[in-house]
Amino acid sequence: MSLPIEIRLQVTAIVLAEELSFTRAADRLKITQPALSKRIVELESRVGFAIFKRDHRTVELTNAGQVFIRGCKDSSALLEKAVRLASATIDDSVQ
Amino acid sequence: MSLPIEIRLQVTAIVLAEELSFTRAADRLKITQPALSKRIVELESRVGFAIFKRDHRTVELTNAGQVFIRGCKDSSALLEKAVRLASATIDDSVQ
DNA sequence: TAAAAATACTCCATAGGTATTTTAT
DNA sequence: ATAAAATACCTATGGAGTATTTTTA
Repeated sequence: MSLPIEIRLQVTAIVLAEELSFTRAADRLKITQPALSKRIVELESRVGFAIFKRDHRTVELTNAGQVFIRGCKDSSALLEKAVRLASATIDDSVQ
Repeated sequence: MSLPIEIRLQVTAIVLAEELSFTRAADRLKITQPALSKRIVELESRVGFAIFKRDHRTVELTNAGQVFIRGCKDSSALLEKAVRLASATIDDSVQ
């Protein structure tokens, strides 16, 4: 149950991986660019490796970043599925 | 990418599901019992169903709760695995 | 010099703590 | 009366915003 990688940060990384631009990703996330920047710094420090490679002109995923992003998506899909299944569960003991 | 169920809340529910006592679970999580109580209320309101059934004497998982907890564990295990795999990834583009 | 990310700072929302109440046995 | 969870209220931390700086193309 080790390191907690908040959903907020996972979603941030997923969107940035799609946009490959801090400015556009921040727009989509409805936060400011500095806030997004800080989220990514925080996330990378949590996981302990670089997820994005940026050089003031371009943003791209590192190899580790690609593996991580895929994991985030899979993990989140699994949870969504469980919540849907749970919602549909007939529950004699509800409330 | 719908509803964000924070890891903090997932971990809380997992521990409470193991302890079946707010007092003991709060201890293990190193938070106070009222804080734990509020986390569970928040989590249940997020997912939209009761995860625990409590009656001042006992705490137990609802059926939906069991499905949900399993999903949390599976989802978290998947993410952990991805992080480990990503960490081990040889990355020419690191830093 | 322009375009994009990073940094500095300030502020506020919310997560958590303390104290208390409620509830059932 | 006791034991455990819920509620009320208050506080403080950290996440987000504005302004600015840095970087390189």
